[in-house]
Amino acid sequence: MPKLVAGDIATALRKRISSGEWEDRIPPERDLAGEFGVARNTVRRAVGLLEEDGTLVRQVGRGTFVAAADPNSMAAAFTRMEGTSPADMMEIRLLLEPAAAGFAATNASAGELNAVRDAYQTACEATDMPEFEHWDAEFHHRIFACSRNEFLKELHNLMRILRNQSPWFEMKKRSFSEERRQTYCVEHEAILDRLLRRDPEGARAAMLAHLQTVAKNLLGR
Amino acid sequence: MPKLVAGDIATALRKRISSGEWEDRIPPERDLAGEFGVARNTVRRAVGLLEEDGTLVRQVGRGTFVAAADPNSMAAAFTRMEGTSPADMMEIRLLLEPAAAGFAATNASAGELNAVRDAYQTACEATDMPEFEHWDAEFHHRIFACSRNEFLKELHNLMRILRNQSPWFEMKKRSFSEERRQTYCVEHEAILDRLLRRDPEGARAAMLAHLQTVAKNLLGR
DNA sequence: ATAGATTGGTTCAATATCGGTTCACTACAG
DNA sequence: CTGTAGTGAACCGATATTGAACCAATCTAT
Repeated sequence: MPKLVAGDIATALRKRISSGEWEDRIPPERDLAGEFGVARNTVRRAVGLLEEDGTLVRQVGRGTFVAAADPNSMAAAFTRMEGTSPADMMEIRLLLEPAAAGFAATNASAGELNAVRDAYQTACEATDMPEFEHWDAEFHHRIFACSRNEFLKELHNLMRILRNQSPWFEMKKRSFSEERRQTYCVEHEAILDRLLRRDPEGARAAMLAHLQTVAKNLLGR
Repeated sequence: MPKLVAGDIATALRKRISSGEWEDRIPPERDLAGEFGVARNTVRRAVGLLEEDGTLVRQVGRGTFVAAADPNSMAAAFTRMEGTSPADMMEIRLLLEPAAAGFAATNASAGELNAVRDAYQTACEATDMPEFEHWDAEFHHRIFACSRNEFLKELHNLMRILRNQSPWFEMKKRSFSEERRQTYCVEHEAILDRLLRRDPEGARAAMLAHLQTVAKNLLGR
């Protein structure tokens, strides 16, 4: 009785998957066959269709899983992020950091702005590259800290962790020079100035300009 | 019997760890095995998972310990992100998603745009709320997928994972109605239209408008 | 200092469940 | 009659859990 059963079962499954009936693992094919009152081969066809369009993933000996399911594995997301390219991350920094500077200009407390200024000064006075690097990063991080958006702050933290991993290290070394350090100090000062004036639009623009310099130095364009 | 018990135990442990039940040392594997009514090997698998993502550290002859609260660790960053407020996340979505839409308008392949359109149509034709939710999320995700920025895509993934956690679930339920669903469809159509016209600025604006609607519904302003 | 207890590390065989494959058989549509 | 789709069954290989044994590192009490 060719009733196109496989297709019907596929759509039935699709519905029950998107309804969240199965968090990540769907029942074994043999069970589904019983439930739908159909041969296992037929269920296999249906599951095969959903596998082709990426809805399901099958694993021999384990079971069949809904593809989008990341029930627990934020860890997996992190692993994927480790492969982030400098260009991709720079693109995101260009989005987030100017916004953070804007938020900071309106939301920061006086004490927080002092902390930003301290980081700026310490970076300017730094004598070796690692020290400058540290206070440079700290300057940026403290701006995120006064954006008053915890999630934004954590995103910056995330990017910082990723950038502290191996492939980036070499790149930072190559792109560093005394001349650039001075440029960064001047640009940082401009950002700090706008923050202290509580000028969100100016802070945003100054941060954007600074990041464009960084991008040019880092990516060599 | 592939019951995939190890994963469940891992999440149970993760919960009890973040609840502060164990200050630094967790019970011996043999005890945990008894407590969970499971073989020690299975507990070892679970603990192994938590060790991989940096949550636990094992030491022969001493015991298993929760990793020192290193604020610069990925695991710690994720834990902090779990407390993200809807308002904070919405602020970031308003930054990232319009940008993603803009990138998508210029970078997407024809096939990718078809996938976006499919998600849009399926969402419109959805008959129940869970199905709509699923394809709505899929629509947004597929736009990120054609932004051609892997990091951006993963950030969206991250936000999706966070939003699938308990406090958000209730909120989504409350904010859903047939009228809003129709509004979303219209707005999605506008976004899709700009993408198909390869109009980055238009796509960005359409996405921004859509997210402002979502924000209003979600945060009730 | 030594002995014994505790703890994680490793290995193994047995068992059960799962998807992957094949095949002979049946039913229907063109 | 032929091609297509579903049936039912058997068997394969992969994976998970069990239960147990033994090792090696560490700690504790003597």
